[in-house]
Amino acid sequence: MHGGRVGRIVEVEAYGGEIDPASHAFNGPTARNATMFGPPGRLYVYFTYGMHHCANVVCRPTNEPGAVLLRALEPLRGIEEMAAARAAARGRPLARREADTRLCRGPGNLCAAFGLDRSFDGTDLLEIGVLRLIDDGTSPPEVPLSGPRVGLSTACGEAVHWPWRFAVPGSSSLSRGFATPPPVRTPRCGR
DNA sequence: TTTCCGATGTACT
DNA sequence: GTACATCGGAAAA
Repeated sequence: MHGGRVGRIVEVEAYGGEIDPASHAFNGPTARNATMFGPPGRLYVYFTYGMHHCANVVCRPTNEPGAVLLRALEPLRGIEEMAAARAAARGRPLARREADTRLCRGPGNLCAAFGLDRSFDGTDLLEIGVLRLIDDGTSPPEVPLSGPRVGLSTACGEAVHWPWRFAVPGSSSLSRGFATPPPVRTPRCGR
């Protein structure tokens, strides 16, 4: 929870440590990825492509790097704030259809909607603060959508194919590839 | 509709 | 210098 903004996690990707060539932790600790080597329950935020932030939840014990990239949230509360933050990050208004379910679709958009940047790196998500991760009792899907992770370079070798991307089937807020296309408008003549 | 490509800062070779 | 856990507008079809 942050600034009145609330969203349900509906899509993630898993990143490991020494065993995962796609992980920032693969080559050992640096100033940038230090949070990944710390205790679990903290937020690892990094900056990429010169303009986007991505947020992860560290989920392995100290010195055993492993994190889950937050790829999409279903907005629940604070929609207006999310839209305003997205627009501010971009420097101009959002397109109308970007509002609502697409506000937190994709890791970069998710961070923009919540105003997450490097200053949030290391935030303890289990303590009461401006940003929290809570279990509201919603059951995870029995069989999640899964597939290869997005945007990895071929230099990652076989890891490119590992199905470490997971999502809630049918959610209207999923990102590229998993996104449910808008309802088909079937023109019916007559009737 | 799908594909392509530019923007842009930081980490790393 | 090059690559990058991305995004969205423009071009192509």
